[in-house]
Amino acid sequence: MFETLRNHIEKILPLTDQEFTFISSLFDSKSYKKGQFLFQEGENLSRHYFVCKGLLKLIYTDSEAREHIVSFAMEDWWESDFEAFYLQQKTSMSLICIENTDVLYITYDNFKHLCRTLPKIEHFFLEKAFFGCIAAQKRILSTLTSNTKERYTQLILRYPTLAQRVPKSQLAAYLGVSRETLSRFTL
Amino acid sequence: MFETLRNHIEKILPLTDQEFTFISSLFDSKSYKKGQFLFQEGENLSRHYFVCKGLLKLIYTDSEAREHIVSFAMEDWWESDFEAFYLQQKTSMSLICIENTDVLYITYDNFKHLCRTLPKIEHFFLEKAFFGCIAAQKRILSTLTSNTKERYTQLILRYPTLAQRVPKSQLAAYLGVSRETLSRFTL
DNA sequence: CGCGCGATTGAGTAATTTCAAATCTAGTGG
DNA sequence: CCACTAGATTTGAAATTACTCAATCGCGCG
Repeated sequence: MFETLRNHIEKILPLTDQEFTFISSLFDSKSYKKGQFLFQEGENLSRHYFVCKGLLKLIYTDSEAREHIVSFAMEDWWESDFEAFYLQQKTSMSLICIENTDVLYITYDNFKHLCRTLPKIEHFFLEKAFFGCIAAQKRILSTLTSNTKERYTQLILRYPTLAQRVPKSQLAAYLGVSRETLSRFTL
Repeated sequence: MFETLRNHIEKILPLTDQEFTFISSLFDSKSYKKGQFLFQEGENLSRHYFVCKGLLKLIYTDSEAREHIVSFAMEDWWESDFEAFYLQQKTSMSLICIENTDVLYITYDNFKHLCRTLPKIEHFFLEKAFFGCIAAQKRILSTLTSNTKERYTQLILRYPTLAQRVPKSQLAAYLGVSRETLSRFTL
């Protein structure tokens, strides 16, 4: 698992063995089974997760107990409740396994420690955050410019493997429409 | 204008005079009048803008010539077509003045030069990018959980000054609904 | 076989869009 | 002070889209 993380970081930022040993010491690994929670709404222990293997969903449950999917996270993706993590607040969302999943995670304190001790790692996280902003800008744009059917086909084209690994009802919860509506489309 | 930028950066990252002089040398300032374009769809000269004074909108124009507002940018906000800037592509959006506006901007080359020469500035940009991700996560969440009227009132509550400076039809283009629909709501 | 989960289908209802027309408002020139 | 204009907003009515609720279908698995 740590080798996966190293490969991932070194695509952007070369590391010495010593540097990577230090980074590794600040992450923990954990495996979860399908259906398990990595964290749950209202908890305080916010962490930043790196998905080595498997599939997660980040969900928000509204007052009528409806589940909205803020994002999925597959292999090599980072995921967390950004606000709760970075501002050290209680989480308003939950992170749940769609498949059996192996993750590495870093706590906020360790993250800060890492950035102070090895400042160049901020270059790596900056690049990740930038791409996060790009992806978000695109997703917002697609909700503005496209109708539901177009967004559905775009999603399948963009992430064909995701569409195979996730039930359609979950794709509906991600797109913000009812599963019945999605079911009525003929691609 | 440069003093505004310095205050803004130093809220997160203290700077020596020498460091700030260097930063300043990589930014240019420019003033635009209401209605002018800072950049236009299809251009290549992507820059990252810092708004000192005024108000901008980042728009995408679809195939039917409808204008969608991806985001507004007020005083102390950073704005750009992130994808075009960071990946050095042609812009797919346009940045336009809603009011007379003073900006500072940095080119991609200068941005890279800045990060290489003064790596600690990446800490500043990382924090900005993180907050950008948080804001995007929240906006996506609001489209998933709330109906149009709720999102409209949330927008006004969150940015009361914006709602006064921008015509309602533009708020509609930001929320992704028609101006007629917005007009039918009684707050 | 029968259960459980997911997907589909039908019918009625609600929200939003579209198009067209009317109204409002601030600024300008006579 | 008034008429005029451009931009913004509002209103009405029909058409479209999506939602909700309920029933049904399909399939893999013990």
